[in-house]
Amino acid sequence: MDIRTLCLGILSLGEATGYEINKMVAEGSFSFFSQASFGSIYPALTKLTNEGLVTCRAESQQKRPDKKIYTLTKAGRETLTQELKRSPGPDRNRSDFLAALLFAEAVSPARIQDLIDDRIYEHRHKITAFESLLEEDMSVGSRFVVEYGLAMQHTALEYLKKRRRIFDSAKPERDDHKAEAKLAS
Amino acid sequence: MDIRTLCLGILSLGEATGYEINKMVAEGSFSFFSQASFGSIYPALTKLTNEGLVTCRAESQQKRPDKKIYTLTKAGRETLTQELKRSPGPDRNRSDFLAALLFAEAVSPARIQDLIDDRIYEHRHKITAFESLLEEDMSVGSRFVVEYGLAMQHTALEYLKKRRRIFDSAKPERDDHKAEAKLAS
DNA sequence: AGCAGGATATATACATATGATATAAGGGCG
DNA sequence: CGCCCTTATATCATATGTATATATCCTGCT
Repeated sequence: MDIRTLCLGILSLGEATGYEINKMVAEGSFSFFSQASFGSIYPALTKLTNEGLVTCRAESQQKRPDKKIYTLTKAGRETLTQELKRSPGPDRNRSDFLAALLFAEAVSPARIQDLIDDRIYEHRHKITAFESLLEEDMSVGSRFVVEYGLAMQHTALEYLKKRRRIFDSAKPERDDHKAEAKLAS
Repeated sequence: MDIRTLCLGILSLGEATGYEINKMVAEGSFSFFSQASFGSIYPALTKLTNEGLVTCRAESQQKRPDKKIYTLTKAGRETLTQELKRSPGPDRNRSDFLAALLFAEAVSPARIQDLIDDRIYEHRHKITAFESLLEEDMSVGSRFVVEYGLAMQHTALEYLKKRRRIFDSAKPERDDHKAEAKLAS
């Protein structure tokens, strides 16, 4: 799914500005399975406007750039429906963390364990964020997606907690009591 | 991590051709956490060669394009080490499937359930592939990564199996006994 | 026997996406 | 009072993905 379709989809849930779309994708419930930034969202919205798939209504604000509120048109909704009829492409996951572990034969176990511990911290953080998202009202679809993301985060967290000492065999008596205390859930 | 660094990393595990690198990324144990294609790999290798981070040795074959076997240089290994010292960027997951579920208020529950069932099938397939990878000899890092991927696949599979009827509330008596029989693990 | 499709192998053009930067003003905090 | 974060838009250079081109061999199907 390209960014244009992503924008159509988000606008199908209600009108929004480019700024708001960016926030949804960067932080909201969309953040688990998509990513995009200003550099792709703004050009996409401009293009969609030119093609008549969305309309743009400017709302002037004092001393700020005008808010440009985008609304899906009927043609846009049809395009989105067509797009959703095609079977979705495969998931694509990119993880510099996992890549680093694979290439890191030369890296010290201590450094690897730090990386893993950072990761554990981040997963905890994300789980908290996702759980607070769930408290809001949401559609069946949104709830399904957020709980899916939550399940994945939990699995990653548990895996890392269980296996964090795995690279340590060369130096079994490492001093990381502090780290372990911090990690005790 | 950009494609250049990814190539350096793969070459740090042993020399390879562009074609082989592509296969590793598209199908091998790298496929879980990275993706790249000819269009990015070949230019990256050319650039790395010009910069002296890899060397290229051509091996002529009868009636086929020469094999270009790339080897990491000392400078390349140092660049990789430097790169791995930086803390890895956040994971990025993109899923057209989950996006479709979010935008699919208008799509029929039957269609959604088909999508989910396809997904279940694919996860099963991937789990089998990952499990056969594990039978081979591999480094601690590789095993860690593949088992991580396996855990994630299992979670996704179980989640989808458990919740596949969730969109069905509007039409509780759907005839999908066949599908359910097929899904019985 | 013949032929289609997939594997081997490299390469590039074009469209799209990312990341950094620019502009401009308000509010919170030490 | 200055510093950084938030609101709000936008563009540019570079990186990446998609599709295509070229050429040959092998496997399976009819």
